[in-house]
Amino acid sequence: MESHPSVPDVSALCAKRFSDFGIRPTAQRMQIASLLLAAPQHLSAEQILACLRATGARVSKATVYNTLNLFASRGLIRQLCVDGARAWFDSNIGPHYHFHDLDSGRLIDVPIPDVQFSRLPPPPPGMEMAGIDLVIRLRKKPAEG
Amino acid sequence: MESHPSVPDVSALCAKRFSDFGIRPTAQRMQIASLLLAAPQHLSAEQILACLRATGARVSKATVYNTLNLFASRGLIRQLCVDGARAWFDSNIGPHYHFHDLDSGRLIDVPIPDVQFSRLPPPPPGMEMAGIDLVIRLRKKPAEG
DNA sequence: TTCCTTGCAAAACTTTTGCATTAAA
DNA sequence: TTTAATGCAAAAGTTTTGCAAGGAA
Repeated sequence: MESHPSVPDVSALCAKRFSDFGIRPTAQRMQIASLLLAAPQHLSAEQILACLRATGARVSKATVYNTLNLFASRGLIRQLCVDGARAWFDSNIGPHYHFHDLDSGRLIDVPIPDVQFSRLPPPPPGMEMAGIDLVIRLRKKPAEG
Repeated sequence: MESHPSVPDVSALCAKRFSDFGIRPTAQRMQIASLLLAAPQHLSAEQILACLRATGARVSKATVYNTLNLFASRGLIRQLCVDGARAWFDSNIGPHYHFHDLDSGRLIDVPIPDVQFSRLPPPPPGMEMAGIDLVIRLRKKPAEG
């Protein structure tokens, strides 16, 4: 039995990820992962809670937070810090950077090949780079005159 | 009357900055600015409140937050978002990037010339770059074996 | 049974706000 | 005198936690 090409089997993907990352599958975890992994996207905890409740799912706020923290700590998703207001959870765990639209708050992925460094500072002695977070802030271009 | 070279007159600097940025000087604002502008550094609102109170200053938490927001909105300081826990205020308003020590939480400035981009993505149509935030995460280098 | 997960409510924490008081222009 | 800034307490918003109940192995 095959799924429609435009509706890939997210459940199967989630199940595989759970086993890959050593995460015990439960109904709530499947629902949260299915929502996030349906596409590369950036969602807040509150958005996830609202989406799930809108579809009739029975899930608590505490479970959403606990689950997102679990996913992030295992590497299933990535937690972003782009504004001080709240955390964003990124279902794209491959390396990439972000545009941040200051007007709308929207995040847009920037693929790795679009950014090249010709120079980076050496880490301080005894330390090593654990990652690079790059956020390019965007605003509306003013009308020409 | 000259100040000692290793103890520059921070008060005079603050007064000049206030007039440059159109900020009305008050006792609390001077105290907060003097603390921040004494050196290039990264402080949280809570740290600033604690420092001021430790020196006997009479200042409220609300005033610290209001003042930091005022300073940041006028460009006297810069607000950073490196971890989701709290905001950091940077007295270095010149362009630069940051190392973030994941073990200690400490921030270290990275001067502009230490980072060079040989490629950056074009902003989406109708938008322009408003700034680039780069955070290089650091961890302790594991012992060699 | 045993261990883990969930839900609820409460707590913790950072930041903002309303309002009376105080200080600055 | 007129306007703006401060302090306090309370509120708001996000995230975490304690604990009893429910579910999986």
